[in-house]
Amino acid sequence: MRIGELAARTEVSVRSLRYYEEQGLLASTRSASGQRHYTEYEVERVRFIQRLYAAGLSSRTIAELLPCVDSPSEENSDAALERMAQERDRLSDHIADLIRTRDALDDAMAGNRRHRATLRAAG
Amino acid sequence: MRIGELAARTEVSVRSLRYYEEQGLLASTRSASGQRHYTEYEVERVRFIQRLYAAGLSSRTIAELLPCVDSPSEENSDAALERMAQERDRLSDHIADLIRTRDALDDAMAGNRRHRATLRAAG
DNA sequence: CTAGAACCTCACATGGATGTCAGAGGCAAA
DNA sequence: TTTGCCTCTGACATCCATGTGAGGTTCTAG
Repeated sequence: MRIGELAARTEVSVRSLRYYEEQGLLASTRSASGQRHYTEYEVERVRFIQRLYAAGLSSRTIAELLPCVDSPSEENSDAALERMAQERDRLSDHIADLIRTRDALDDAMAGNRRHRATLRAAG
Repeated sequence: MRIGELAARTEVSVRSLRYYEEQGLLASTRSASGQRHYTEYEVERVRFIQRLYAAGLSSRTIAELLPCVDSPSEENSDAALERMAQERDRLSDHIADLIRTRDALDDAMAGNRRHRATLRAAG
């Protein structure tokens, strides 16, 4: 498929897909005229890249991790694996933090609801 | 306390503290000479602001929500409360997404470890 | 009183992912 | 073959939290 279709199917802009390629995150084969072509495989790959971006990883970091994810068959250096473990832990900490933040929002909302109930009862 | 101490205690730069004030997120009293002064209360407030930033909220959104959090006593409009509920849900979705991403990283790491074990056994 | 640290405002810089535009070429349907 | 949409590269624009530096004032310790 061409880039427009991949963009439509992943809901990622054409601009971003080209950027991913530039950053070494996404590969494409080129037709004789230079147009990019992709397979089904790239649909999932783009979605995964998006997940990693959403997890706060930079292009640079993603580029370091993707080879590991792609092929456990390669000589993925200890360093790369350690890097992955490190990002994994960072992410886990971040999740815990977000859960606390969500709890704080829940508390605030509960406080407001209680107050409203009080107002209604009094008013 | 003055801005430097607040910065040290919250591990947020002086620059950012001034920015928060500019965005209406943080209040300060000014001494006669114009220096900002803060109380213990602001320490927690800054930490909370940081949590919200980390949760992906923009200054604008935080500014909309903070009054609600501050005082359930005010006439926090239905709109503001709805906004908070909406951000809360967005955050919750985001957390679920991050957990899936963490799982994916765990899978990748497990795959690598298995592969290594195989290599060791064979080599 | 003085030196040095901390503070003030203003303003420009930065980084990273993405938007947008221009100019040119590719491809498919009428 | 023409019309219209898709794609290409390249470059500049944008957003937003934060960094940074200049030029000046304030505070505090010696």
